[in-house]
Amino acid sequence: MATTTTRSDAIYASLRRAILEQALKPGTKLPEDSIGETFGVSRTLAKAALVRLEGDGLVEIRPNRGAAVAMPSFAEAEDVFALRRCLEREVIERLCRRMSKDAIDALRSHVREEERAVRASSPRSIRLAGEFHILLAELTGSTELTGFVSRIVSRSSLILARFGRPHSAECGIEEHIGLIEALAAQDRARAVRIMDAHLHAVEDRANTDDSGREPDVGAILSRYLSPTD
Amino acid sequence: MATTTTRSDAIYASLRRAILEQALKPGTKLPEDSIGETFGVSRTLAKAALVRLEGDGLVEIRPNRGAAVAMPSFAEAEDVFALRRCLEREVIERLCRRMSKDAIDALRSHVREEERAVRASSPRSIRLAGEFHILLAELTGSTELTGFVSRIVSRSSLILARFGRPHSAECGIEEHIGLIEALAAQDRARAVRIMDAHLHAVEDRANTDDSGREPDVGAILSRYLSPTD
DNA sequence: CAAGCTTAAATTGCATACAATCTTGACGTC
DNA sequence: GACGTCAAGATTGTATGCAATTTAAGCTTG
Repeated sequence: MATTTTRSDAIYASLRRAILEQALKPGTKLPEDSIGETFGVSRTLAKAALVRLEGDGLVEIRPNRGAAVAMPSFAEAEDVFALRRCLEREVIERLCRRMSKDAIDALRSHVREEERAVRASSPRSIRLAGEFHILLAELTGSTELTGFVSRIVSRSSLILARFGRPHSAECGIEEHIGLIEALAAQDRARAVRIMDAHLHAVEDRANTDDSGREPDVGAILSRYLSPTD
Repeated sequence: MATTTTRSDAIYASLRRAILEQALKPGTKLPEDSIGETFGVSRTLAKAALVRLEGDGLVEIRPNRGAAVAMPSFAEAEDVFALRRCLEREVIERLCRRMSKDAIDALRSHVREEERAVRASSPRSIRLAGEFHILLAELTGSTELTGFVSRIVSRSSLILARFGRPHSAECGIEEHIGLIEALAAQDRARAVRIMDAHLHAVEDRANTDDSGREPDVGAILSRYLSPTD
C-alpha cells in the first residue's frame, strides 16, 4: 500500500508517530524547511510527507501559509467517535465469528507491551493504546477495514491530544483485557458492550476535560485578570 | 478539507474524475511528464497529485517505476464491498431517523440528473451513480462518514472499471428511486433491504463478468492458439 | 497610543537541473 | 532462433533557485 520512495516514507512515519504520541501537539506549525533540515533532506521530501499526512487528516495545509498539526473541532470529535463506534462494532462482530488461538495470543502479547510502556511512563503507551484497536481490525483479515479503523483511530488520538488531559493514556488497559476475554469466549453481546463502553469512556476523557474546549482567548485571559496567583 | 495550492488541486480533481469515469482504466500508466505537459505544469505538481491519489487508493506508485491507475485484486473487491455494505447501512439508519423534505428533493433531483446522463450515454453517468451514494452520506450531516463513504465508493468504482462490463452504469437507477421512497416513508427495514440488495447487485455486476478476472496471460493466450479466427 | 502603511524577513509555490534507476532494443554468442 | 549483455533512452528521485505570498517589525500619523 505505502509507496513513494523510502526516504519520504521515513519522514512520514516519524512525523506520524510524533503526532500520535503527542510530541507534536495540535496547532504546532510544521515548516518545510525545519522538517527537511531535521531529517537531512530538502523541502521537496518534507512537503511530500506533509501532503500525505494531510490525506490522513493529521495535518492541515493552508496554501501559502504552511502546514500545522490538525486541530479537530469539538463538533468533529463527536462525529469521529460516532463513526468509530460503528466501525469497531463491525470489527467485534467479525471477530466473534471466528477467533483463533494465535489471535488471542497476539492480543494478550500486545496488552503486555502496553502495560510495560505505561509502567515506564513512556509516550509509546499513547500510541500503543490506539494500536490495540488497529490490531483487532487486522485480525479480521480485512485490509480495507483495517485501513479505515487505522484512520479513525488516528483522528481519535489527535482529538485526545487536543481535548484530553496531557499524557493521559488513551485507553484503560483493563478494558482491553476484558475485551480479549469476551472475544475468547465468543461472547458477542458482551464484547460489543465492552467495546461501546470503552469507546464512550475514551470519548468522555475528552468531553469532561475542557482544558482547551475552545481556544476562547477571552476566557483564557480572564483567568489572568487578577494581579498574580 | 482539501488544500495544497489550487493548481495541484485541479490536476488531482481532473485525474480523479477521469479514473472514476473510466476514461483512465486500471493499469494505465501515469507518467509525471505527460501529466505535467497535459496540464501545462511541471512534474512537481503532477507528482503531488499522484501522491494524493495514491492516498485515495486510486493510484499505485512503485518507487522508480512510476504511477499507474490502481488494479484492485479480486480479493480486494470482496473486501471493499463488505465494508461498503457496513458503511452504507449506517448511512441508511441515520437517515431513517430524520429525513427532511429538502433532503428528499436533493435526492430526487440527483436521480433526474442521473437519468439525463444515462439517456445521453454520457460517461458522467458512471460517476453520478457513485455520487448518489455520497450524497446520501452527506445528508446524514456527518463529515467523517461522508469522507469514508466517498473513499469506499471510489474504490468500488475502480473495481467495476476493472471487472465490470465496459461502460456499465454502476447502479440501477430504479433501485435508487426505490430507496428514496423507502427513506421518505421512514421505512427503515425496507430501506436497508433495498440498499443491501442494491449493493449485492452492484457487486454481482463485477463477479458475473469475468472479462478480466485475472490477467492470466496463459489463459488469454490459449485462446489464440488455433490458427486464426 | 491605537491604527494604518511600508518594508524586510521568512516561507511557500513551482520549475528546472542533475543524478540514479529502470526500460528498451540492438548485438553478439551459443 | 533463444538467450544474455550492454548501451541508449526514458522516467523517476531529489536538491536547489527564483518568484510570489505571507508575516513581522518598524515607522508614521491622527
